[in-house]
Amino acid sequence: MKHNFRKIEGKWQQRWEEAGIFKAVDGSPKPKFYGLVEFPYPSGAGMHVGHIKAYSSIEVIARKRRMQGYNVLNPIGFDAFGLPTENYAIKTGIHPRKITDQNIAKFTNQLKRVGFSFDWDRVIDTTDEDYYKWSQWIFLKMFEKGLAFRDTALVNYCPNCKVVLSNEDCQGGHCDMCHGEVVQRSKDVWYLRITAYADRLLEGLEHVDYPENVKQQQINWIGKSKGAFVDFAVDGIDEKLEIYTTRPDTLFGVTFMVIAPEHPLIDKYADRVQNMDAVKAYRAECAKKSEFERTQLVKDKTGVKIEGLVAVNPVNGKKIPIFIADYVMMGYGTGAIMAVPAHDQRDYDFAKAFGIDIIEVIKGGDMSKEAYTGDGEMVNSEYLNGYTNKKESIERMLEELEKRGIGRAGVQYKMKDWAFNRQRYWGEPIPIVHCDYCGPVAVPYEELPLRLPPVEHFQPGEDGESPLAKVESFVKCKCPKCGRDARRETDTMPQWAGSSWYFLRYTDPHNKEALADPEKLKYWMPVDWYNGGMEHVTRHVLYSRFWHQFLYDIGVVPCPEPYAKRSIQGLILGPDGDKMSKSKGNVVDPLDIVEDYGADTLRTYVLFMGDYSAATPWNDNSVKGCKRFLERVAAFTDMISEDPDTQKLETSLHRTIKKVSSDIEEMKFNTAIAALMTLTNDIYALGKVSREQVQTFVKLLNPFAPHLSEEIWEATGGEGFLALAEWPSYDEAKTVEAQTEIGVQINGKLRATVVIPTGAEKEEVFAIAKANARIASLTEGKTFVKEIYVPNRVVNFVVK
RNA sequence: GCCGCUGUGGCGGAAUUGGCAGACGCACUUGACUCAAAAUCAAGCGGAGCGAUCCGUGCCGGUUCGAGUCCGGCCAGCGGCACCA
Repeated sequence: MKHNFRKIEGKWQQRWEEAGIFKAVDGSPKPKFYGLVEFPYPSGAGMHVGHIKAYSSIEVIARKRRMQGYNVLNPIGFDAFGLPTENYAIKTGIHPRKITDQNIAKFTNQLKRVGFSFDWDRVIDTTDEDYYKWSQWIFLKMFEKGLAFRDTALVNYCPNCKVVLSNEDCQGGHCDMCHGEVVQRSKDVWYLRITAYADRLLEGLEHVDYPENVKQQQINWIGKSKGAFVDFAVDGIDEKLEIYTTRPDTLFGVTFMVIAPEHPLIDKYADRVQNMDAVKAYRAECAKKSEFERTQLVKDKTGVKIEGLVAVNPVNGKKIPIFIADYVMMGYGTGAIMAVPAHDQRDYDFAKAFGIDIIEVIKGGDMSKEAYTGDGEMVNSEYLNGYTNKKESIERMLEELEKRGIGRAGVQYKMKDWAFNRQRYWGEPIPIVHCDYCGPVAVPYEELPLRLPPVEHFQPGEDGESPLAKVESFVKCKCPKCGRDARRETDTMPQWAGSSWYFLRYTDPHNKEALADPEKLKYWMPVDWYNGGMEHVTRHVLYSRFWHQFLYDIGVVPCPEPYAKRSIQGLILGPDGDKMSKSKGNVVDPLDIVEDYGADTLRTYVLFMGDYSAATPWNDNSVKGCKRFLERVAAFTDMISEDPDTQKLETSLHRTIKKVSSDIEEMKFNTAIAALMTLTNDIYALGKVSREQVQTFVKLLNPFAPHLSEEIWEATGGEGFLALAEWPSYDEAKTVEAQTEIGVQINGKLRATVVIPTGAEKEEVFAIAKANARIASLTEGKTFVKEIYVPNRVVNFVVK
């Protein structure tokens, strides 16, 4: 048979669809397998080869599971709200709804042409009102529980996109969408209280199968630290200045305090501050600095001493100055710190710049050079003197603070609450009404979905206002609580809202009464295996775990964690080894590969190209190599023979079954395909193969190259769809040859190879090895000090 | 600075987890087929040497009968976080 991919691929795709063989069955008595991939954002550019690689892993596992008798849910959908579509709408004047529909149609066609075994009856679109109704519903549930709240605070704002961003959306101080610089702005915004789930998010990681680096990255992002809150009195006024520290044991080394420029203390006691002009000037300067400038000047500490306010060290009564400085952030801890220049490099740098005392309380460093952050004996610290164990000295100090009522143990997180509103059109409307009398009021559940109104212009306002603010018919409404005139919230939800629960909707995508039927959730959840990208670890994966934990708490979902197992795919780089980008012109279009080489070749290549989790450059020649492999397989049909000689292939065949089966489970797709290639080479070396052997071969190949393998299955008289045939099993006894070639070493150096009966006794193996002419001559006249045998691998003679 | 990862032929990558380094593929060389080329099939392919042999997994050291794999110390690169108190 020739591999005529153009003729067979469309044919099989049509047959699979007509027979509906990839439909998941709710409540089937078979064991269930829920495999999930990150649903795409349907951009105008169409699919990227990266999508193909990302989806191919779960695709292969899902196809294998089906053949192993599982009831498989392998869904796909579209995460379609978002800025690129809206920006395109602004540019062209075409409505985002229309653009989205076109892009979804394009993606659907592309995905189908690759032959993915998705259940197309369960497709979801986050911009569909029947879907976002439930995104809004979840928001209202959070509002009800106090987890969605409004607050005025400093927020990240992208002047270019004219939008407020969450911390996760501007990591490194750059807007995730336009890569422009983000500024801090005081604004009234909606937050989701993800910090209330910080400990749960940490704890949950202990019960899921995620790669270690993924767990680590989430742990770091959450950034839990244990320490203490300590109250410092301010001399002459009835005010406590509370600080957070991880080293309360260094309290005797405090020589000054620093508060953030935005700290409320200053305004509250403005009348006492003698140098208000200087303080105000410094604040203005800080407000102007970008994130970039603030981090660039790490070494050059700046600040202003507040004249007129003096703090008192609660452990020794010493009076210490208070500064404002921008190295202290309002957003972490209490926005105020106790400064211990002897043992904190930032405090040290500041003390040096301002000529402040440095008091050593832990021995071991050189105070003339730098702060000492290591361990050592406590000194100058009264009751702590002599302690050498950090943990003990901290415990001792905490005891003292608590006894005197001036401090307490506490924890802090780097993670902040999730800034949840965007001043944009193409997102889920936030179902809240603002009433002058009642405050923010929930839209009644029966009024959901709160639909996006049609608008003429999608431009956000210059003042950072949502385009919806101009739609009077939308804005004007009655307060659901008191009935008076009120205004609707005009901001929409961020990109990440729809993806925070979509895996639940797949279990019951058309439900009108609930986000999903509890029985179906119980049957399918949790997701057994979720593959995606590293870039979502501290955004989507964290957010969706948070939503899921919340839904678990209110009894909507049956399990505390959404994903039992998470895996990560590595990037596909351009042929030049750089990240693919339009500007570099090194982008590979998957549809070009489908047209020139076929979907099976594309699928095989993206998994064969290298270690699945590593970044690997694209190579056109290697694509051809995969095509050549499939052509060689197609020709098996012309090599079929009843000759008993074909039994010589059995060992190789059983080894291949074993290797392919286990490699797929470990996501070692490259070596699984390599094993199929090795078997192919063995078949060519023999020049013939039995019909049964070919059929076993195509079963193993089916997850990777489903079209060709179905074609061969049919041509060799296979019954029904190969996609539903039984996954082959192997006979361990048949995976070993009667004889094995092993290495013989002398003093650890390979000197010969000998053939032994597989599994032979140690003594017999030594005898065979010593009988080898070369070994005999090299050991002649020497004494054997030690003889080592690793069964069926290697012999090592230590001789003198 | 902190956290995590990686380093193996001309290239992508293997190595049963401490046991014959370089599976498989690409590129390249040669042969068969062909008037010829392509395709295909077959053979070769880490480096040095005619050779027996010697050298080789980023570098230096260690443990071991035996190290790509384990330990200590460097170097280089990638990803993430970062004035987080």
